[in-house]
Amino acid sequence: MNIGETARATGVSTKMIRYYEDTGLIPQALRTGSGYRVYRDQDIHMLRFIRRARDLGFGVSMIGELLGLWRDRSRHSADVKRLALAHVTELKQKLRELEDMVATLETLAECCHGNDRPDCPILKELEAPDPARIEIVKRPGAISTKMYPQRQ
Amino acid sequence: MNIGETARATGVSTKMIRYYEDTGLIPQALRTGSGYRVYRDQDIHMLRFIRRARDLGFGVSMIGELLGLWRDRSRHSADVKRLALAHVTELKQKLRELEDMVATLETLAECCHGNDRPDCPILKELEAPDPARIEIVKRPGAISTKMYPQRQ
DNA sequence: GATGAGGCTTCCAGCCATGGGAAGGTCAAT
DNA sequence: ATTGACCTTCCCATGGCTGGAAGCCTCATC
Repeated sequence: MNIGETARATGVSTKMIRYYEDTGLIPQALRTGSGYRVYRDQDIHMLRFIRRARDLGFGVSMIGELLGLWRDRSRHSADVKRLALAHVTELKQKLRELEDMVATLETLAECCHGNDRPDCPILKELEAPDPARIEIVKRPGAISTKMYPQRQ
Repeated sequence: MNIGETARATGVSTKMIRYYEDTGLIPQALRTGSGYRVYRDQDIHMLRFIRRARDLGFGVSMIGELLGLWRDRSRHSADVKRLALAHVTELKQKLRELEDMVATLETLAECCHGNDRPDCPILKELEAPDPARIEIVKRPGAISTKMYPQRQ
């Protein structure tokens, strides 16, 4: 199988296959006499593994570790689990950040009339020196529920 | 105010201030006779605006648009709102992807004994040609609740 | 056997937002 | 005058790709 077929079979682009080889994530491919890369079933298998791992958001270095464990017949499943859960922790961190952004933006957007007048709480918030005000609003029953006092 | 003070006052690093200037997000700074960049209140204001926008996950190009609207006294708040909500849509898309990853990984990790034996559902999933199986498990009451049949 | 299409090869460069560092000029205080 | 903290420009690196250019290889068709 040449690199193009392999890309189609695994969902990993030819560019990425070569990149993974360059960076040492995967071993150097066999070559034909004329220099074309050749892939066999086990290579396809490995590339699909990598693709799956990437779909789950693993970074290249963690994928390297996963591949190592995958190949290691005497691995401890605890090591795999530890890696996976470490990754979950990272993902949840990002998740929390995104959720905060969405919450803030939706709150602001709700307060914005969205008409042809220029006054806009979103811009007001962005230009505010102290971004903490919005935090107060997010907790129900907190000190103030008025994000933007009338004066503007 | 020189660039270092400005960085401290705005939370935007000197590196980033220069970068924003290079890429045209902000206008070229004034200079002293010896070539030092000089910033005034309005510049500080603008950089803080940018920082806030970045904290909310806006990309540089959207920040450029936001800055344009911010400066435009005859803007329509509808335009700002549209931008913000477009960004929210992007964020929610990412959010969904991350949530799916976390759900999949947590399901797999729960199924993993995490001991000193090599068999591990996480690796099994990664090497599976068809990643759809896990989806079935996520819906309660679906066809099968057994992610990994005993044969391994 | 020639030709053309479409593969393959390497190399180089860019994306986004940022950090690091080198080499050299400037400023303020001692 | 010296010191140390700043500033300047420049280049390089990150991750995880994508794109392009220039040139070689393969194969079907004529």
